[in-house]
Amino acid sequence: MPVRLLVTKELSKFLGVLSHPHRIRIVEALRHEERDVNFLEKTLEISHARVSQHLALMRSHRLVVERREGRRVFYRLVQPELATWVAEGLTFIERDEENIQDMREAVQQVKDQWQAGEDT
Amino acid sequence: MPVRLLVTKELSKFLGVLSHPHRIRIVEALRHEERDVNFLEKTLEISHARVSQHLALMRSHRLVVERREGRRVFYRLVQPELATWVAEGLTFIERDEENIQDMREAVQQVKDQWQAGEDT
DNA sequence: CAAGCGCCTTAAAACACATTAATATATGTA
DNA sequence: TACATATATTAATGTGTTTTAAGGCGCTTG
Repeated sequence: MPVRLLVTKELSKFLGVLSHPHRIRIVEALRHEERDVNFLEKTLEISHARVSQHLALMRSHRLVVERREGRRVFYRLVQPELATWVAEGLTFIERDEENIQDMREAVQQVKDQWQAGEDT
Repeated sequence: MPVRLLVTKELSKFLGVLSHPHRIRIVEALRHEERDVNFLEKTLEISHARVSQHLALMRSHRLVVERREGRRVFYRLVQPELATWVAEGLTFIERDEENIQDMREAVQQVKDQWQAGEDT
């Protein structure tokens, strides 16, 4: 049955799009409202070329859509539930026996922040 | 706050581990029961060397744990809910306006299979 | 100790990343 | 209109990482 292979492959590409710190932070930044490239550039502290490249990738996989307004371009999540799903993924990270406790606390903290309404 | 950056980075690595068709299929294969390397080799139709390499990566990120039994090594998911979470991720794949309908059906089909009890 | 099973190392190919520069698009102004 | 500026995208390039395939190693059991 090639269907499941096809779907599995798509899924792996989708996960690949999310497997980058900047792109995760973009999902985070867009979880409640649309943002323009400039905002993301300042939030992530990276060049707008890089922001734009990340967004292009996310756009090509239909994670985000754009809306032009004058000279600015705003982006939003196609499916805002994506942010929730990603936050739930934090459940599964647990590494380095050493600082596992710190990590666990940090994860919980970030998870709470994501799911609460605050923007940082 | 470096905590969120740290967590974001960990999360991106975790997603990176999952962003490979074979590794997704390993998660799928282990979603209900433990399996040995030989089983996975036959299911995925790849060399056991590669299965082993994938498992090593997944092991190092604590997605799976091993259990030796004689000359065989069985693997299982550390957190079986991982499989459910991954299956939920299928919600977000939707590409290529062209065959979007086919894809949607295929996704639904695979999603149902994953969440039902059957093994294929 | 021989066979089966899984792991590890190595090297080449493929891919992703970051940087810089070039191009496009919209706005403001002389 | 022409020119300059602000914003964003795309292209080009060099670098680093991941994936893959191949071969050998080591443990376990019969």
